[in-house]
Amino acid sequence: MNVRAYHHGDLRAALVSEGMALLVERAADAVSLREVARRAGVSATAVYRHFPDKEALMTALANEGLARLAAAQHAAFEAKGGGVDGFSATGAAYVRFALANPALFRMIFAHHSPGDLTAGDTSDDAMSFLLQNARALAPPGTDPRAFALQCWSLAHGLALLMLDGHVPVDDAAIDRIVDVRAMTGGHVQPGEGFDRPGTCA
Amino acid sequence: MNVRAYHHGDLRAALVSEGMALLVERAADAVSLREVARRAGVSATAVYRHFPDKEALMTALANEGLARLAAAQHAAFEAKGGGVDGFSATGAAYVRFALANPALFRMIFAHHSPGDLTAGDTSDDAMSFLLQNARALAPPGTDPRAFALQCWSLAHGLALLMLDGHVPVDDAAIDRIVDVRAMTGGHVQPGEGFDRPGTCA
DNA sequence: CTCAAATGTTTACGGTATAAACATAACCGA
DNA sequence: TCGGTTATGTTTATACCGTAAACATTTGAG
Repeated sequence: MNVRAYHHGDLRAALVSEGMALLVERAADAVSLREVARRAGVSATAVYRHFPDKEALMTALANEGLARLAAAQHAAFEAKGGGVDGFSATGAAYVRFALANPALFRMIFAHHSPGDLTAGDTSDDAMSFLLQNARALAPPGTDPRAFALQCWSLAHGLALLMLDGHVPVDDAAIDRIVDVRAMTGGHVQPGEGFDRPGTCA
Repeated sequence: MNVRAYHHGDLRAALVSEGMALLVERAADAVSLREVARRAGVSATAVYRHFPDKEALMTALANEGLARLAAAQHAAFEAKGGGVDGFSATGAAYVRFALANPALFRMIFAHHSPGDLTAGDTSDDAMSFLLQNARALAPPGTDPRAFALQCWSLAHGLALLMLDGHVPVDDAAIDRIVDVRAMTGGHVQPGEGFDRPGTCA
């Protein structure tokens, strides 16, 4: 499937690029097919040669956004050297990514992704990364899948509450609220740093 | 401001009613002003005699929805006789309301509400109810506002992840994930039931 | 009874998604 | 090199949408 070099060069990539740029300025529902096409210097209906409908273009944007989100989380994890602190950092990075890319973040989750928590950890996406961490850090006797879902829900909820203006955006609060220790009552798996009370207080 | 008895009778109420009905069938962005007007048996522009624009009608729908959500939470709280179990039930009711009214739930939070966690507990809305419970149930030494925000984020995040299809909808899982004890490490305020390990596992 | 205000309708405009027909440019086999 | 098939982009058209403006009607107040 050679996408290079036809009339435009690579219109598909250009449309995704312009779409991403528009999502920085506008909310997703204020981004129109026609405007994306206009920015790419192409007629409105040219988009339909690469995407069956608007939804498909939005899905492409969502996929690109998901990749960036995952990258931000991995970077945050590595910056802390992994472990409990690294895992907490992935949660904070999740929220900060949402605040830095509101329209894109909403777009990502408004479009159904393939993976869910029931799937195995074979997929190489953010889901398996989450489950992997949950398995390592869940308090003894706790179902790692339930723990993972709690962590995800906590970060996801905080991100959206701040994004929608229901909770004041406070950078320090992000780290405080999204703290794994706050969900384990101060317990962490042995070998993953020392045991201390959750910093949430 | 006498709204009764003119040409239509009470068009404003009828528009809200038809709008709510449409939100049961369609997503919010698929509900058009014109369709609401059509259902109310009125011309498209008649809506503008009661709402300055579409956004205003949507806000009215959101307010109605917020009242219903709060009612559902209070009912769940009372059904459990209050306390920790009652508070956990409000979280579960929050998620179940979202799943039962997807479009309405999204609408509620897509429109800015007046209150946030920094405000005092003087307002008589769901926010003060949450803070009140958080104050009573937060683990010793924990900031009740931070605890409240964690609880809210957890429920909100779970609701949206299930709503968006990223997490399988599992009724039993709702109670398991949204469990206050899971966030306190098994500690509850004295006098609020016996101390036992969180049921999340 | 009259008149102004409240309410609803008609008409109009620019925007949207997208289907259909058409035009062109690139590649591919002969 | 040539000719046609296919991929790509454009033009045109349709049916919606939100909403502004002008007009019509109904209502209640004086």
